[in-house]
Amino acid sequence: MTRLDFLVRRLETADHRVTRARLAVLAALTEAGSHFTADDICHRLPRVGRATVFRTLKLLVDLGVVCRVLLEDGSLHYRLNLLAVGVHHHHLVCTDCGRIEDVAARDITLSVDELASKSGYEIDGHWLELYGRCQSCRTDERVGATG
Amino acid sequence: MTRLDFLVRRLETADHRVTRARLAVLAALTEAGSHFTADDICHRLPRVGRATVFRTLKLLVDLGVVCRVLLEDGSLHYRLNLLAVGVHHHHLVCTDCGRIEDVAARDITLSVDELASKSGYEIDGHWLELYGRCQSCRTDERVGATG
DNA sequence: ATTTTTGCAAATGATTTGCAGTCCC
DNA sequence: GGGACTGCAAATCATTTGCAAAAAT
Repeated sequence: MTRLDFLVRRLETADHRVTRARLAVLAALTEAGSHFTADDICHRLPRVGRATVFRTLKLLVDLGVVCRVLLEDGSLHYRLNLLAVGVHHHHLVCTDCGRIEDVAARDITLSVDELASKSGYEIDGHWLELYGRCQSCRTDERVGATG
Repeated sequence: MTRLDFLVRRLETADHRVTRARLAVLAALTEAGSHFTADDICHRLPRVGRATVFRTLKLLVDLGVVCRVLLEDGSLHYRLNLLAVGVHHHHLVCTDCGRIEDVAARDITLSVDELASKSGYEIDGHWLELYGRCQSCRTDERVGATG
């Protein structure tokens, strides 16, 4: 099953229509790389209305197959999430090359739980984005160092 | 030294002018409660230009005496940060009463470090907001429960 | 046939910018 | 006095909405 098939099925099982415009958006998402903005998709699909792109993205986020990624500059990107649909996780964003990796939420859960018990809060949500430089960017710098 | 004095000094030591408009904004910030939007400040200061409020807030964020807080609904709020100027920290946001508390970044650093070593990333930043219900809201619910 | 979806264009809301005039140091 | 700062109004940017037409079941 291709990634496109997967997305189509997700729409179908949730009783949404798989229209021409939506299909175009879905296809664009699978071809757009690791992450993209709504605007990226609009540019790839000049014949699909802007509002439709936003509406479809929101639909897919609600269905758990697309997630939002907040970049360090505050801009909002999107990312396909087909492996762990709807599963809560975070992102490792390389500030150098832009690569993004998923991180299971469980990995930070322990300390969040600690915080909760200390503070008396009942934590039921959080937004975490991590920014840094990925292994290969760090290696590249070492190899290509000029000073 | 009052909080207002503190803010004024911070501007002065950073070689920024303490103008009438800025002073008004600073005073409004100290009177605005635990957190506020740019719009809140504009409403409090109808005689100060909107742009000036935004410019001043940005200036104060850069100086580390004001920090941004992203609420769960995506709206951006601001918060005075006079105790630990420029020190990296996070926020515990009560989704019930809106109370906000600061959390030292150190408290989640351990697991972030772990992530870094696993992933090969060199983490140099992150954005974390925690949402939940504070102790007193939880207590209130228990006490005032009707069903 | 009926309901959902679309595309357009206008509306929104938050923030930014250009610029002539004003205000600090 | 001269650069820093302000206020206004217009511009921008991302996203949303109203609505009549189009398309899907």
